[in-house]
Amino acid sequence: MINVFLVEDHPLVIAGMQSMLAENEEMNCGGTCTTGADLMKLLTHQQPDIILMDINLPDTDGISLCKEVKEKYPNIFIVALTINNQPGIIKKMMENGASGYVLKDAAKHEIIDAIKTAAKGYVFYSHSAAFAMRQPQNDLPSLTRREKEILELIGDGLTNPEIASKLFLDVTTVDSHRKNMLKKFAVKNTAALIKIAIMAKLI
Amino acid sequence: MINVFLVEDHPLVIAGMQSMLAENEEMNCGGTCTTGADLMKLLTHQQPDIILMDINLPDTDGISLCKEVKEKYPNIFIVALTINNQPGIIKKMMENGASGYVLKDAAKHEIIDAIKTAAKGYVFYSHSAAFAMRQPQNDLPSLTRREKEILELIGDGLTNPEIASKLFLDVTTVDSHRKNMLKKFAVKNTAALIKIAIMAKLI
DNA sequence: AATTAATTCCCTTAAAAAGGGGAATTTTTT
DNA sequence: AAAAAATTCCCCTTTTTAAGGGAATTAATT
Repeated sequence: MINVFLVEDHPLVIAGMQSMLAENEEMNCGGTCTTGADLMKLLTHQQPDIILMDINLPDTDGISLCKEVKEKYPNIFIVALTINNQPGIIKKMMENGASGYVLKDAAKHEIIDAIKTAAKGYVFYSHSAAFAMRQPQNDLPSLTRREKEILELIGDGLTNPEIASKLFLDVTTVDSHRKNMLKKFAVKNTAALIKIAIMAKLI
Repeated sequence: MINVFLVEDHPLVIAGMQSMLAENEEMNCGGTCTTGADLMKLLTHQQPDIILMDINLPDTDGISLCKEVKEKYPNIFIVALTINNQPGIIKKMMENGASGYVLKDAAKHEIIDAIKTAAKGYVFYSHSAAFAMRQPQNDLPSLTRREKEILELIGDGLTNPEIASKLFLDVTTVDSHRKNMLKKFAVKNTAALIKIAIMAKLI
């Protein structure tokens, strides 16, 4: 019998998980909590085999919680359950000791499989998580301080001349930075640049 | 007995909803489907009292699905269930005939209350939805179908001539749409337009 | 101390966008 | 059926970007 703890703040998802676990005779839900702090308290009293953990929690993020749990209880296996399918986040969870990554759009059997696999000490990725990881992770170039400053002003709708006068720079300087960013991100105009930067939360 | 249909593509949320409904003697789940097309097909055979509908569906969006259902089956009450807490979306759902709006982080009883209230013909907002609605909503202009199409291509880095040839339009037409959007959103260039559109999740 | 990265400024030319109009046709809504 | 909205195309001019170079001066890192 695999003992599973849930860490999840959405009642609906909790209900879903509990009903999934209840259907399965090989596992049971030994505890549920909605915050990282609650989990750490619960763990002082008893330790499950598996923790099914949402990455977006009210008081902390899955990455640091995962790290904390694994440091104190290395024998507990952690399966991340989340809507977040960014390769970067998945990678970080695994680097911090998670044994599995399942997106919330996964099928029932995938979640069950993840728990079973992780309980044996293996690492499990759901189809969609594996797919997200396979995507070429355009390790996006980072922006320098000046570039970020200028890109933010570009996003605010300022033109090169306006930015130049605002930052007490020559127009050609601003233009240089702009063109440099276009090259860095391999895009051909500002619109695409802004989109990428916002998507990647660079600005 | 309130008969409820579910339209939801996440198995986990389906399981959660079903277990919630099963716990309650006053309601039962008469059907579950994962796409808008499936729902419309199902409705030709039987009509529930309530449809609990996710807004993010694989084949359509909740707003148009809601509209379509209410046009054909005005007696069915629709409750939107979603992680999306943008006032604009909530408003649009209600304008298209929804009777309730519940965020997925809502408590169990809120979801039950929403169904009961909607079944009586009243309108129900979950706490978090009501809170989202209270926030000052900078009523952003909405994009037309064509505008959205063009703005997406702009965001992908295409120029007016490129967009024109892709959509078999004249360059001046694309330019008209672009300038129209600049006017609508009161911005002076494409960079600012893209930023606003992405922030408002219009593209 | 030496190398790399960042920041700054400069040149030219072509392409694209912005700003200012207007107008006809189709769709959709009332 | 009428009004409103969306889509389409056209004119013009000016400003801004993009694309191709190059180069000097400051930080920052090794």
